[in-house]
Amino acid sequence: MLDDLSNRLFFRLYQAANLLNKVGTRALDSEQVTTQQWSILGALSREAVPEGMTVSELCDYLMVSRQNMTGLLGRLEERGVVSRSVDPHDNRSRRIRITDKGRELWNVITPLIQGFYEEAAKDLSYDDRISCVHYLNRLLGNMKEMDRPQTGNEGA
Amino acid sequence: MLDDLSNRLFFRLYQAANLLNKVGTRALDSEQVTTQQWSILGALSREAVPEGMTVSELCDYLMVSRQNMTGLLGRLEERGVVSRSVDPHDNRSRRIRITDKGRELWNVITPLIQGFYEEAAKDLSYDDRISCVHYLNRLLGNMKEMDRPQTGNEGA
DNA sequence: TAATTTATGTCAATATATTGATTGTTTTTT
DNA sequence: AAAAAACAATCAATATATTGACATAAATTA
Repeated sequence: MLDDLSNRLFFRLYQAANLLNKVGTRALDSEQVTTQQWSILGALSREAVPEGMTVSELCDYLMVSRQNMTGLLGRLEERGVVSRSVDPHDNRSRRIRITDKGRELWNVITPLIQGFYEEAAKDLSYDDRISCVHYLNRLLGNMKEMDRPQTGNEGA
Repeated sequence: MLDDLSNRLFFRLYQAANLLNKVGTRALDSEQVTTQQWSILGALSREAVPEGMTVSELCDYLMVSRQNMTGLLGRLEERGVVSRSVDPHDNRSRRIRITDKGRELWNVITPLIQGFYEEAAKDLSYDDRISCVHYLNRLLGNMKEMDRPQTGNEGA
């Protein structure tokens, strides 16, 4: 028998995830940008990374697989909003940067994203949001531990 | 400029969603069942629906599109764990039921799911879980409203 | 230095998820 | 009853996401 409360918790998380992608992507429909693409542009447009990021760094940051990132970056590069170049310090790595065109796009979608945030979290106070982030962090931390066997890192 | 707290909130939700699918599916790797498939089996195995559910009912319940559900059900039917039959009251509808084989599978994966729940939410108290569900419900409700234009239901 | 291991990224195959278009079936309108 | 509208499910095309297999480059070991 399944614990009802836990089941509801993860079921809600599952549903919220589905809706976030659906409604979020629709909010940026006019610019043909998905939530995944916006998360990448957001990561690359940060002042903390003026030299861009490697594929691996992006994967760690956004918690998606390298293989998935390859495809996402391919579509974004084809569109001309990010660029790939070999890292001068490590020929294995590729430095991913946001282009001028990408920065223009980011400036266009930022207010749309902000509007989505405000509507989707409209009845959550500042403290509510803090609490919610806190709970998600705990779930996230636990699942991250489960992602790799914590006894050593070379796996079974 | 994006509101930092809101951005973190939805970013965490986005990451938690990614990890839920990844780690959850891995927890049921031995039975080759994904989180999506387990959500369908869970819905169909409830005592509240002894006659199964229609595709549309499943979509409303799990908040995914009909087109997606068609594919999911196709794979589950091929595997023999659910059955499709024409609804006697409405020839347009299909009644989806869990089969005996599906129920066996459900009994096998239930403890695995329970184990996943316990580990992923291990440091959340009963009250924590209640609060977390509450916040997710609010976000979910808002996004559901955004999903369809709330001024009437025939859309633009 | 040479061989092994590790790290980085990509390609291929499969499952999930969306929107748009299509086929039947039922309901509503006339 | 006939025509029009709405509804249920599926098919096709595309984006996302995973694991597994692979090629190349760097770091480690011998």
